[in-house]
Amino acid sequence: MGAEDRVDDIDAGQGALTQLRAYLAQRELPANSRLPPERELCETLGVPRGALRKALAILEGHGELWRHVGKGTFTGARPVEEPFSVAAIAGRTHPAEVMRARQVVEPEIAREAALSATADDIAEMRRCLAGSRRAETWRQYESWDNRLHRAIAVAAHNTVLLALFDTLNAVRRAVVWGRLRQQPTRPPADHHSFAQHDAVVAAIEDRDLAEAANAMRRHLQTVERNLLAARQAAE
Amino acid sequence: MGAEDRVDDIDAGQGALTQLRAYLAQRELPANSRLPPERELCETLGVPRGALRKALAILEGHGELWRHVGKGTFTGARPVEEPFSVAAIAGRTHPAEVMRARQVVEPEIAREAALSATADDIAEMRRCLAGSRRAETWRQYESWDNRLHRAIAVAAHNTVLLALFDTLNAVRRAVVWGRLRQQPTRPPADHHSFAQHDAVVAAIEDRDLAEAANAMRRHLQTVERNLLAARQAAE
DNA sequence: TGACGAACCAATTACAGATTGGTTAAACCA
DNA sequence: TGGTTTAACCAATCTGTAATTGGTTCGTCA
Repeated sequence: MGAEDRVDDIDAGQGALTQLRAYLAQRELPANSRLPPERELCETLGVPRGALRKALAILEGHGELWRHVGKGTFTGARPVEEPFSVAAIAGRTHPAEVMRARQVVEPEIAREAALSATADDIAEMRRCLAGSRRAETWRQYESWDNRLHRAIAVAAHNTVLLALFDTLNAVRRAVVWGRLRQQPTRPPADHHSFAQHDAVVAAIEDRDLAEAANAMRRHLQTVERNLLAARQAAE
Repeated sequence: MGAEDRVDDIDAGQGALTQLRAYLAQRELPANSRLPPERELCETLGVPRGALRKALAILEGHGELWRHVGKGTFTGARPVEEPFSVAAIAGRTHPAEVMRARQVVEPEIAREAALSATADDIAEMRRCLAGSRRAETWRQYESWDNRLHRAIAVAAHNTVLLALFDTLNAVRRAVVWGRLRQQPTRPPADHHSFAQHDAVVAAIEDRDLAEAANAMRRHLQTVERNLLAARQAAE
């Protein structure tokens, strides 16, 4: 009996690897499926744990599976890690960078919206334009402003772009958090954004891709200028 | 004694709100601090829970505090929610959308890189170009390709843009996961991407903003075409 | 010396119980 | 009758304990 246990002594070094390969080949496991814990598997294969671990390490180095303490061993490639928490981004940036990122991304989203917007999308934009003009406080105005910019991102009809926009927006809100307008005054009737918003929506409705992007770019440049002016005025 | 409990009967409607306001004003709580659970607080203030809830709802509507089941009631504005997990995005999209999003975002990032790249940034890009030409497998080639595109995003010198790029990249990898090239063949010497990558980096080095964006756009259009062709060939 | 086995470590999961905001319905009072 | 209060219940969340799991160390033995 004791001799039987040792019958595959000769391939103790590489034997575990071939046994493991055979085990995996036989099961034909789909990607990302979990295989038994080391202690169980080494008993199933009849190999010592150390040898099994070496074999697993080889397959892991080869990218055929991945392991994690407390989780287990899984087939396929290691899943993507996510260091993209909004708070983490917000902690490493500053308002000027966020503003610049908006100027890079949002005009192109507006261009895409001009290509893909439906009548419903444009109706929502018009609702936001009207709402922002009716706003009686800056807080209400900013709410409508946010809703308009997001409506444009929605109109691009691209899940990924919308997710990127939402991320950017969340970062923006986290970064400029403390700087919320406190004045109870309402936006003046000739507030610069009204006409600029109108121009963006009109270009989208006209399917004028270049003008949609340019109008959005002009708008965001004005917003940036006003932001800097407000900061200087506060000092 | 019974009469004492009812001494503030007269303002039962708005009384809870004023009592709550007084409670908050007295404590002078810092932002984002948790206040006692409803059941405890209503006993402290001597008001019924329903009235306290109305008062809390008013303050919540006013943006002075926020609540969540199982968590509690907190002062300040509600923290940003994060529905931006890469897996969640990947689950709601498809390769065509991801490719489109790349065409919208990456050319503008290249434009920004042309404006902000340092000599070190460009040296890294050249390393990637050389590496991709040396690649002996498609896996190695794609690794260099990824590194080049990320080097361009880094060269934009904008934390937020880089985070957006990384997010987009993670989504891309999650979406096209199964479609990894299996051929052990190496990329041909006249692979279309070599010249196109060269053009992008050259434009960045020349500080030619428009050409950097255009070259990147042409490159991604070719990538998309090849992706579709590969798919048709596989059918 | 080198492999084996056991014990131990730290990260993670699983699960039960308590907590908490939200809801509903019956009891109660005016 | 109409509104308020109370109690019970619901679902989401937190907390803390026990079990699981990959990784490590150390003594044993051939």
